[in-house]
Amino acid sequence: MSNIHRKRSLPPLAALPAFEAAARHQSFSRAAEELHLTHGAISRAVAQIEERLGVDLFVRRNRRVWLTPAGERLLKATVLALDGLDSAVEEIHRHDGTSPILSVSCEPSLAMRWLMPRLGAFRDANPDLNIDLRPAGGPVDLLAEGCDVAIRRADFGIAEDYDVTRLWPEFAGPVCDPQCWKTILACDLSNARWLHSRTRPDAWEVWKRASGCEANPASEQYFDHFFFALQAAVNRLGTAIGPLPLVYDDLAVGRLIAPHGMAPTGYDYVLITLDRPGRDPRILRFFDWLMGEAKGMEDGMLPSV
Amino acid sequence: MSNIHRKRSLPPLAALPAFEAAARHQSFSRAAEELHLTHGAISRAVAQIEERLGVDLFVRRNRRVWLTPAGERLLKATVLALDGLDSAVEEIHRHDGTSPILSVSCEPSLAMRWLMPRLGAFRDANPDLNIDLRPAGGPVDLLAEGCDVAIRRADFGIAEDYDVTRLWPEFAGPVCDPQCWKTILACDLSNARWLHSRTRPDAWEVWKRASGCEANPASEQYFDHFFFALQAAVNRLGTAIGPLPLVYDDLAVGRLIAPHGMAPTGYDYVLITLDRPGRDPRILRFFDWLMGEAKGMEDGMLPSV
DNA sequence: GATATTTCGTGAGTAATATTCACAGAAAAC
DNA sequence: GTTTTCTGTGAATATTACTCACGAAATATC
Repeated sequence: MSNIHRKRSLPPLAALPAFEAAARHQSFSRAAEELHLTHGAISRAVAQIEERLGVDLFVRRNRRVWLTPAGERLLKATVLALDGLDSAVEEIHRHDGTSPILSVSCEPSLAMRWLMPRLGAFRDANPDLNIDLRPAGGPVDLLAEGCDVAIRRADFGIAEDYDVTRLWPEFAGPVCDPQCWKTILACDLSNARWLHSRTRPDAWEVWKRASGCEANPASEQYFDHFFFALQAAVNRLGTAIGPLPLVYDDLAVGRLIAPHGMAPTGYDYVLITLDRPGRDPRILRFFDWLMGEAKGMEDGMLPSV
Repeated sequence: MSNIHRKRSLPPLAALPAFEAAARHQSFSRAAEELHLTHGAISRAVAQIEERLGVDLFVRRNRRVWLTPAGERLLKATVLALDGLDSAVEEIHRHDGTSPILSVSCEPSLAMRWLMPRLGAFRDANPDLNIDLRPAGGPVDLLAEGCDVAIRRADFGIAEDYDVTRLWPEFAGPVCDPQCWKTILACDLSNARWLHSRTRPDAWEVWKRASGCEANPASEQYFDHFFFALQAAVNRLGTAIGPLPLVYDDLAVGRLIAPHGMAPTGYDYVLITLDRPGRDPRILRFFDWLMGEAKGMEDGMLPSV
C-alpha cells in the first residue's frame, strides 16, 4: 500500500463535490439545486470524471440515475476525502480561534423578531462560522461598516456596485392579540386603535390598497420602531400592521392573530453583498440557511398555530 | 462528528495537489517542477487555500518555506484524501480490467535496446497503466495508427498539428567490443571495419564532422537496421556508430566500449503527442518516467562501467 | 392515448478561472 | 559587492467551467 513513489492517478478534484451530491440525491438536477449550479454543470462534471477514469459512474436510465459499482467505490473514497478535509478545516479554525466571522447588517425589527431567535439554530448547525449581527437600517455601505452582507427591505435605491439577491417577498397585515376574538369590536378595524411605526408610516395605507379594505381607524398611535408597535399589539393596545417575518413566531404560538390575512406589500427582502453570494462560502451557507428558515413564509402563508 | 446535515467547508480542491507537493518539497519551485507548472501557479494555489481558510499554511522565511501547525493539519487530511481517491481509482481500474492503456510508437532500435529493457521497471511503478509498445519508424500519424504518443528522432518534418516535446539531444560515437583494446589495430578507426545501418546511412559522416575525425574505414558493411550493426559490433565484427541510448546498457556492463567518445548529432529525441503531454495524466506519467530514466544520458556522458 | 412535465445530454457562447510571463524584493551564497 | 535562488505579484493570456437554450426520452396526468 505504499504509494510513496508512485504517481497518483486522481480524478478531477474540483468535480468531486458535484459527483458526491449527484450520487447522494441520485439526481443531477437535485445536486444542481444544492450546489446552486445548473444540471448541465453537474452533467459535465460527472462526465469529466468518467472520461478521466474511463469508467461509467452512473447508470442513466429513464429519468433517474444511480451509481455503477465503480461509482459506489469512488463515492466511498470521495465522502471520506471530503469529510476528512472538512474536519481538518474545522479543526484548524477551532484551534486557531480564527473561526471565520460573517458580519450581518440587518434591519433592527427583523433582527429582533425574526433573525435573532433563529441564530441559535444556525450556530448549532455551523459551529465553525460565527455571525456578527449588527442591527442597522436604511441605505447600506458594506465597506464603510465592515459588513459582509446586509439584509434589507428593498424600498430604497441600492448602489449599483452591490450584488442584490432576492430573499422573499414581503407580506403584511393587521395583527392583534387573540383576545380580540372575544371583543368583536376590536376585530372590526373601524373600531380598532391603529398602531403605526414612524419607520414605515405608510404601512397601513399600503395594506388597505393591497387588500381592498376601506376601513378607517377609531384611533391611532405612533411608535418610533416597528417592534414597539408590535409589542403594543401583543399587549392589547391596538392593531398593528405586522410584516409577516416580524410576527411569524407570535402567530405560530398564538400570541398574535391576523384575522384579516396578509397581503403582499410589493417589496422584497433582499440580501446585499459585495460579490455574488455563491462566491464566498460563508455567505453561501448563511444564504442557504436563511432560505431554509424562510421556507413556508415566502408565499405569505400564515403559520399554523 | 456527524457531518451529515452540516454543510462542508472545504478548501479549494483543485489547489490541493499543489499544496501537497509544496509541503512535501518544502519549496514552491520544486513543487512547480514536479507538477510541470510555474512557481507562480503554486504560490497562487497555496494563497488561494490560505485565503479561503483565513489561515497561513506556510511560514515563508528566507528562501525556504515550511508548514505552520494549520498547514500540518491540512497536509495530513490532504494526503489521506488524495491517497484514498488514488486507491479508489486504482481499484476501479483493476476490478474493471479497464486499466488504461498507453499506446507508444517507438523507433524499433530504440525500443529494442533502450525502452523495452526498462519497461519492466515502469510496469512495477505504474501497475495501473499498461504500455502497448509498437515499434515503428519514420513519419508519424498518431490518429491513423491509434497511438497516444510516439518517440522519434526529430530528423524529419512533423505535422504542425502535433505537439512535440523535446526529450534529450542525441549523442553518438563509434563503439566496438572491449577486446579491441588488445588489438590496437581495431581501435584505430582507419584500420577498422565500419558498420553502417541503412536506416541512417550518414551516421558515420555526421560523427566525423562533429568530432573532427578524418579517418577512413579499412572496410565497410551495411545492415538493414541499427541493432544489427550494433549486434555485429558486440560480436567483434567491426566498429559501429552507436547512438548513446542504443548502446547505453552495453557500455554500462562493458559489453561495448566507446574509445573515441560521443559527439552530439544535432538531432533531438522527441515525444510526439496530439495534445500537450501535461493534459493527459497517462502521458504525463510516461513522460516523467522517460525523463527520469534518461537522466545522466542527456548531456552525452558515458555510463561508468 | 395525447399532452405536459421532468430529467439528462449537448453545442455554442460567455463568464470566470488558472496559468504564465516578466519583474521585484529579500536573503543567502559566492 | 555581485550573483544566485527563492517567493510574491500585476498584467496578459490561455483555458476551463458554467450557463443558456434546445432536444430526446421516459414518466406522470388527465
